[in-house]
Amino acid sequence: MTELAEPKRARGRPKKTENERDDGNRRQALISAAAQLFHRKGYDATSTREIAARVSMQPGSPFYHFGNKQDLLLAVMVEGMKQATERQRAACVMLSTQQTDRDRLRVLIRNQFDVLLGPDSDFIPVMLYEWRSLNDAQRQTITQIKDEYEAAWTPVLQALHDSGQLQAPVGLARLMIFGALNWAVQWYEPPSPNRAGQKYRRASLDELTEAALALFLRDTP
Amino acid sequence: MTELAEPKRARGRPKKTENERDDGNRRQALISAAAQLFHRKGYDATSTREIAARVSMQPGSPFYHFGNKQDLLLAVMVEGMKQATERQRAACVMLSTQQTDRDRLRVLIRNQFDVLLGPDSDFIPVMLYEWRSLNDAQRQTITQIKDEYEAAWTPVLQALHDSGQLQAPVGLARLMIFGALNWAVQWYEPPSPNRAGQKYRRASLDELTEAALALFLRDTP
DNA sequence: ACTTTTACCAAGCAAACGCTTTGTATAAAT
DNA sequence: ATTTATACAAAGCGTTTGCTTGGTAAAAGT
Repeated sequence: MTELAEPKRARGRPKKTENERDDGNRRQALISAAAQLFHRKGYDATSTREIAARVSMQPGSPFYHFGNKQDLLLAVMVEGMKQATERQRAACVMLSTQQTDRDRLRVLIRNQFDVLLGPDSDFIPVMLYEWRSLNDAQRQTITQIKDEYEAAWTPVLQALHDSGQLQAPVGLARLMIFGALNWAVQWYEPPSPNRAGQKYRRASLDELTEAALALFLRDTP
Repeated sequence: MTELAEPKRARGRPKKTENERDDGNRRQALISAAAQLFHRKGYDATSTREIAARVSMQPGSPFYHFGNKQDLLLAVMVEGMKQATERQRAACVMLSTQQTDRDRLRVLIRNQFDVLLGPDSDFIPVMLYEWRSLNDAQRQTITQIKDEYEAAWTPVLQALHDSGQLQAPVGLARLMIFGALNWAVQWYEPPSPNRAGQKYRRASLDELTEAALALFLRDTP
């Protein structure tokens, strides 16, 4: 037992791989910890000290990785949108070669529920409910990414509108559908594994998806 | 010009009307100012000093009327739910003696949009988006009031479900419909009076209501 | 006339906050 | 071997925060 300290992580100067900045995993750890705490307690109620403690840092250390607290919030949101967009793009590959418009919408909704409510999904809820704390420039940044994400929905909704399955105006329909889905963050609790003595069984994400489709769409004639 | 101070408002000891506590209008002024600031900046980002300044008080004075900042937040929410419930009860009088189930839902949705987006409506948005800052006892208080408010929706949705106009399960449908409506506080901007050179005309609350009905309901057969 | 209650003002305290500064151990690059 | 960039620790600065305390003017009750 001559080791009196645990083996510290990679220090020093990494290879500066790729272009420009680093992507050290300590920075990523800060983003993840911040996402969890911002989600549970809110941005203002979370201190940078608490975030630092979660990754075993001293109170001042996060400011080496991020200029200020707002920049850390922005990083959480950008990270979340990166994941969401990547998943949606993967889903859209199947989406183009496949089936009916109703099925296409199902894929989009299911992906949205995954991003909102699935495991390790604190990023998007933070983006939805904490973007008041960004400054104007930061808000513009994520608005751009968000518009790109939401753009994938419009052609699907337009097609459903043209075929009479979606009756409301496409623009308002998209806003209200996103509202219905995003609101789930406020009330959804995942179904627990033990199936004994629960008064009401909790819905799975698949069941939520089918309920949403039944709510928004008419049957194809 | 012998008056060197403006005539102060009613001071002294009012009649202690009704039972228990006072209802002085300075207290009400604090609640309104708090509602506006909590809505615009969020609970944590609003200081009690700023609220006091809005009603021309000194920093310590609000704590005569409210034990602490949380109690003031609760008062904002209770006030909002009082208004919303009162309006809904008035609407439900017409609702019972009248027309189709679709019309009943229209009344409920229109009232919800009024409460969410109408003039002087900062109270309910605060309740929807800031209730994380309440403690457990306070949360139970407003949960009770909110359940009572939402209970009026269930029989209407059940009737629509039975007649086939609403296809999704009633419980999930109610949650998603509330989501679609409540989300409007995030994006809705009222139509401006000047009708010149706007690329897209903004929707009125009536148009929002019709869009919601078209989105959720099938045509009556 | 006096007492009580209401509704504040003025001043300030202790804690917590975001952030800065300085120093240092480590390891890749030269 | 020396330099240089990284990834922190340690300490603390200045400000803001929710809240308390003590006093007081004025109306209402007796």
